[in-house]
Order: sequence, then C-alpha cells, then structure tokens
Amino acid sequence: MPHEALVHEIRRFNRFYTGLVGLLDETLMQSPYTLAEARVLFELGRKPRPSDGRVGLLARMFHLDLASAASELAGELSLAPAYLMRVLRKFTAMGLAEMRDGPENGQPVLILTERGKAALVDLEAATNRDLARLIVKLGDKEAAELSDALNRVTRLLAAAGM
Amino acid sequence: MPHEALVHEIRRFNRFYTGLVGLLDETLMQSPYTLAEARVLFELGRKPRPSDGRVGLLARMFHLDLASAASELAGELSLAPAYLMRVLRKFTAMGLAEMRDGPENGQPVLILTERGKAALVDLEAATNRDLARLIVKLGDKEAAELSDALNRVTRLLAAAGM
DNA sequence: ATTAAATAATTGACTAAGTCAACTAATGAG
DNA sequence: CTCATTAGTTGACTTAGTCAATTATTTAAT
Repeated sequence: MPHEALVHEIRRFNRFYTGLVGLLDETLMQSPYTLAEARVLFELGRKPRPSDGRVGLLARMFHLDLASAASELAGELSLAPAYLMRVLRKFTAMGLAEMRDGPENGQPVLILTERGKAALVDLEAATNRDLARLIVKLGDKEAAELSDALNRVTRLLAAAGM
Repeated sequence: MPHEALVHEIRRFNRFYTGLVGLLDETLMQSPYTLAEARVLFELGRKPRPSDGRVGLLARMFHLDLASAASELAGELSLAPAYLMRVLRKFTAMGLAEMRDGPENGQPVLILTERGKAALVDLEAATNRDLARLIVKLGDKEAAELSDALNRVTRLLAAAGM
C-alpha cells in the first residue's frame, strides 16, 4: 500500500472516529462538566499529583485551596495554563479538589476531595455505560478483534510520529 | 475478552487518539481557519450540495451569496444551524463560497468559488503533509497493517453503536 | 544568607466560539 | 388561497479559551 493511500485512509478514519467521539461527548453534555473539565477530572483521578517542587504562593500563604502542578497537567492535556487555572479554581470552588500537605516533605499536593472522587466515579460510570452500548452487540471473538485492532493502531502510530 | 476490559481499552485508545488529533489540529491552527470552518470547508468540497427543495429567501431576493442546505450540512457535521450560518456567511464574505443557480431546476446551490477551491486544496495539502509525517517511518508491511487495523476498528464499531 | 536572574503561577481583560430564542420566509395540505 | 408547519436567519447572549502583564518561587552566584 502506498503511503498516499494510507493518508486518505487515516483521514477517513478521522472523520469516522470524530463522529463517534461526538456521540460520547453528549454523555458529558448531560453531566454538569464541560469537556475540558471532564478531562481534567479524569486526569486528577488518575494519580495523586505531587507538584514537582514549585507550589503556588496563595495556596501556602492563605490556605487557599488552589494549587500548582498546573503546568504539568497543562502539558498532558494540552490546555493553556491560564485556562487550566480557571478549571482548578472552579473545582475547588465546587469542593471537588483541594490542596493538602503532602505526606513526605510537606509539599502541598492537589487532590480530589471525597466529593470530587464521587463526581469522578459518576462520570466514569456514565461514559462507561455509553461506551458499553457501542460494543454491546459484539460477540466475544469480535470484541477480541477490536481490542487487538486498537492496540495495533496505537502501536503503529505511536512508533511513528511522536 | 470481557466487555468491561474492552471498554477500558477503548478509553485508553480515546486518550491516545485525542492527543494525536490534537497534534493535527495544530496544522489547522496555522491556517486562517478555525477547526469548525475547516470541517465545513472539507464538507463543502466533498460534493456539490443541492439544497433539497428549500432555499433561503435573501439568497433569492437580493442575490445574496448565502444559502440554505444549512440543516443538511449542520446534521452531518453536528454543528448548530445558527453557528453554521455564521461560518457560511464568513465564507461568502471571504469569497470562498457563493450561491449559484443549479443546473437543472434553477434551484440555488451553495458551492465553493475558485478561490474557495484553492483554499481547500491548500488546507488538504497541509493536513496531508502532517499526516504523512505520522507514518513516514512505517515500512510497507506496517502501512498495510495499519490500514487493515483502521478498517477493522471502523467496521466493528460502525456495526455496533450507530 | 542575600540577592539577582530565570522560570513558573496567577490574574484580569479581551477575543472567539457556540447557543438560544425570537422572527421571517418557504412549503405543502386542505 | 390561506393556514399550519417547517426551515432559514438573525441578534443578543453565554461560555470557552487566549494573551499579556503581574506576582511568586526557585536557582545559582556571590
């Protein structure tokens, strides 16, 4: 297969997958979070996030609940730091996240509150439910095939461009 | 493979692919078009678009260059009609698209102008170039494997949810 | 330890994207 | 022909996201 044809193949796939993801986005629309907020929420849920050294001043001085690790998160999600800031602010305002003193060096860490964790669980449940609907009709063999194909795509594209 | 595991697999893939598409979006950022505009442009380029019966008034009465087919396009791209309207307005203002009387029934049709077509060609060239960079390191065999995997994903997911 | 240079965080003002609801025009049925 | 229905269109508004200027924080040099 010539590479030019593959490029068109990928474009076709992009159109398809964009549409599919659009459907899933509607799940998020139901929730009280924007797409960006949901992504941040997922990301915060993934791991506790020690801020690698630098920490917000206000957080320390005035015990504000808002924190750093902004740039790390921003990089992973490719959101502008300024915008991420607003999301984190909103989260702390909603009581979903807060600064806590970290266990070891006392460095503040931004983590989800219990309420934040609950919100995350809800959101994951909703998206899982919708994803499950996408694949409900697949037999075991087809499910395995899909999984395999997704892994292939990832492996082949990850190897390449990034 | 249990379906629950597959759901997680898909989520992982979503994260990966979203990041990848993010890279491609930067191509568009370079261009003078927004993401939505680019999508509309691609879509307009795909086929001439006979407006299935109904046609904008102003377009007829005052020979404004702006047209209908709004809802059809809006559906395919899942953009709100009102927003699509603005994009089309902008395009006609930029001289990229215009209303012409259709060949058969004289019904107005929204089409790209020469300048619009040129813009589309440029944009496609840019995105193709960036896509090509993604796969440049793949050998022929791997390219074929990727193409195959993309088709499998499409087939298996299209069969399912939509 | 002090301070200067460099980098990260934070904010407010601004721009652009997208939605909503009201309004206008076109169509089709009686 | 006219009325009901549907689509197209617009302006006002809300929310998302960016930018540039400011303020903290760190690092390294003295």
